Amino acid sequence: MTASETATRLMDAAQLLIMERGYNAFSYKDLAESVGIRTASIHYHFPSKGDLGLAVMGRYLGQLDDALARIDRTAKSGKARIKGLVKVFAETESRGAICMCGSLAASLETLPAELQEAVAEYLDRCETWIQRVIADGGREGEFAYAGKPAEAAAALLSGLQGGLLVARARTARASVLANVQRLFLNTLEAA
Amino acid sequence: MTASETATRLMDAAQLLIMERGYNAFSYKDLAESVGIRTASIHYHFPSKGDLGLAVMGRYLGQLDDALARIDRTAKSGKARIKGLVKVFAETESRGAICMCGSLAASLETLPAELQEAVAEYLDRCETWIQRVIADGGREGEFAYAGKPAEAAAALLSGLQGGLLVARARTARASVLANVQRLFLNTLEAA
DNA sequence: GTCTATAGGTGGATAGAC
DNA sequence: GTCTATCCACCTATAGAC
Repeated sequence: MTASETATRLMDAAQLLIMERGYNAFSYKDLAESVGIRTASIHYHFPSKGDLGLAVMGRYLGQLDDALARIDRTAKSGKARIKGLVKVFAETESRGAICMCGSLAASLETLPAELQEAVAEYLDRCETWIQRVIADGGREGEFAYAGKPAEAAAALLSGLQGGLLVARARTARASVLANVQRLFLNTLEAA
Repeated sequence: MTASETATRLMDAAQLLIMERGYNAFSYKDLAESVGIRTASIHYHFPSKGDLGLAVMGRYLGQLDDALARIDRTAKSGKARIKGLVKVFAETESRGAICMCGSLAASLETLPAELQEAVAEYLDRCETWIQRVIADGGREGEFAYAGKPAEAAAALLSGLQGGLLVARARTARASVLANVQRLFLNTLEAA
């Protein structure tokens, strides 16, 4: 069930709008103007806004899996893997956007139940991956961190999500994620 | 210019709704039902939704100043001060809400310019305070942290904002901010 | 697959009586 | 200060022609 050309362009536009404005601040009218069709035509591809949101999140989840798998393949150390993950988020930071998942999480209570679950799934998958990288790095002696990998993973995930939020809103223009990364690796490596 | 009883209740309701659902997901109708008046009456107190948002953020900013001043008075070490700040956010976490500022930051581009500036002001004020605490702690030998206080401050602020976001959305129910705090203090104290 | 037309609801906001 | 009544723009969604 590969998505059609139009469906893909609709998902692209929706994802961008969610990352820039939020789920409750974009409409079928916005999508229609962006893609160049009428609002009624969108319902052919995605019957309801919830369906569209779910499809976009599903794709976003797949993109995360791909990115993490690629990092696992190419990065040879725990440190390099953490840096690889930060880089994924830093790309979003440089575009002045926030993680789609963070955006949705901010309006969590207004979302359809299935979409809420997809948001939780994304965060869990992300956190679990970080946890594994830290645990592996600890076993192999790369990291000196003495605490529980699960705790550090939750803290890094928070730093990444919040970092995007803060970077866009505050007046200082330097990268926030660079600081998050520095502090985090500092912690893992210190005795 | 003390706010009237009704104006205060309207701001209370608006703040709660923003922290739970987001700026674009609450309406004058919601407020009217919560406070027990008609939607038209709200416009007497706050001509536009932007005016209301600005008033609520102004109050929120004052609450931050009060909280930070209180921590400065009562907490006697840098570590205690950081813990005091985390506690302020942890209160929000325990209510299953997120920082109003983080909520607004997620929909930043949809807000009136003045409201965007207020959000930035809140984050800046918060970050500056953390920075000062770290710098003081470094001078007095309490913290061994060798990096720039500004960088660490940005990272902690990110962790706090993101921690609230993550705590509400992910499946695991333990406190996320507790992990953020542990990792951060760990970093400051390690050599 | 996309269109026109339209329904039915909700959004923030205003005028004017009380 | 709060009300009723109303405006108009916008929202998601559907029906049915092409």
